[in-house]
Amino acid sequence: MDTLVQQVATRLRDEGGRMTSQRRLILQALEELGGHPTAEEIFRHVSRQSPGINLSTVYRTLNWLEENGFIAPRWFEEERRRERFEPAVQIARSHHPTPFHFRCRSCNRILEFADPRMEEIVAQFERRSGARVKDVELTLYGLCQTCAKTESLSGTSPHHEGFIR
Amino acid sequence: MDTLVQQVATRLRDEGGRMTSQRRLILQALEELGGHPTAEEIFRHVSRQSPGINLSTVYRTLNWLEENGFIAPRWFEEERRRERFEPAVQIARSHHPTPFHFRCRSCNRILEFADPRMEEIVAQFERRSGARVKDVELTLYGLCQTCAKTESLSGTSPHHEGFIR
DNA sequence: TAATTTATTGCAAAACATTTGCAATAGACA
DNA sequence: TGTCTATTGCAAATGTTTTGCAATAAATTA
Repeated sequence: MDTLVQQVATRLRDEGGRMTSQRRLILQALEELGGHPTAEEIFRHVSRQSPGINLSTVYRTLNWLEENGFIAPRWFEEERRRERFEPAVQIARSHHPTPFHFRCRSCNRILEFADPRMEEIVAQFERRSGARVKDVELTLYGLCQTCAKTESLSGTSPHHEGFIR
Repeated sequence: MDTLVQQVATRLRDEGGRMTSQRRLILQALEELGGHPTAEEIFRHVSRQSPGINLSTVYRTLNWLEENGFIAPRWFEEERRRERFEPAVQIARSHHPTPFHFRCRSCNRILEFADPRMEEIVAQFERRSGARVKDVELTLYGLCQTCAKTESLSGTSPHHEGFIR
């Protein structure tokens, strides 16, 4: 299995694009960060190694990756910025193209999961409505195990190492 | 069953708020427009009757309604603006607090539906993860019946009266 | 290997939806 | 009818993402 950088390099070559040092750094950041980073987080990560890089370059690269199916974006609830993640990573783990998400309202941690029963729900909707479904987004919100415990015995803030972003 | 305006008036009175002419107009717009209007659409609708009204008043009212559970917001895919809808209307139709959505990628039409099997999926996720789920957002994307037909025989644009916004 | 081509970058400014500070206005209640 | 203060309109700010443009640097060619 290829690394993200290699896969992207191949695709770029195919369509006359160019693999630049900035793109390489952004792709590495994507792999190193994992999870669901925002453009800003990727920018900060990359800036540590190469302070000259520009935010708009990050956005342009992220958009290109999105258009080419290497990453997928998601907006969670009230958040105004979109988070990107690698659907490709998920294909290996489940048979669903994009994973379902759970987001903890307290610590913002994101859990991914799959459930084959979703397919029946979609199939029935298609039969009844006559529509053709291409993509499914399922997001659950609530409290993760740790935050649920913490919350039940004390205040409201998360006491475990979580990312509040 | 009360009209939206009446319900909101009651709640306002309870907490020392005031029913203003602007709020009344926005609530009527919500009822007249139905569906999933954006703040901008509500603003345009209200402006026709009362050109003096301000966009920020619309936003403030919408936020208050949201905080008080009279409407719910949703972001669809790449859209940067949020659409608001009345979950209250849906409670009557299904036993789920917020309806599931299907959005046509061609004409942007939104279909709402419910499926009791979702509960099992959520319950299993809770059991396996230890998390406590408070809300569920399910959105399907694809082509509605009309657009699917149109698309299969000709080009790409929707030929039925849809809202492209 | 150097020259050429043009995709990509950095920068600054714009776009876009939404929020906010503040003085003026107008509901609700005494 | 007067008083109190929640709500408004306005203008400016916000935060995220996009864009125009001249400069830069990958990739290709000679």
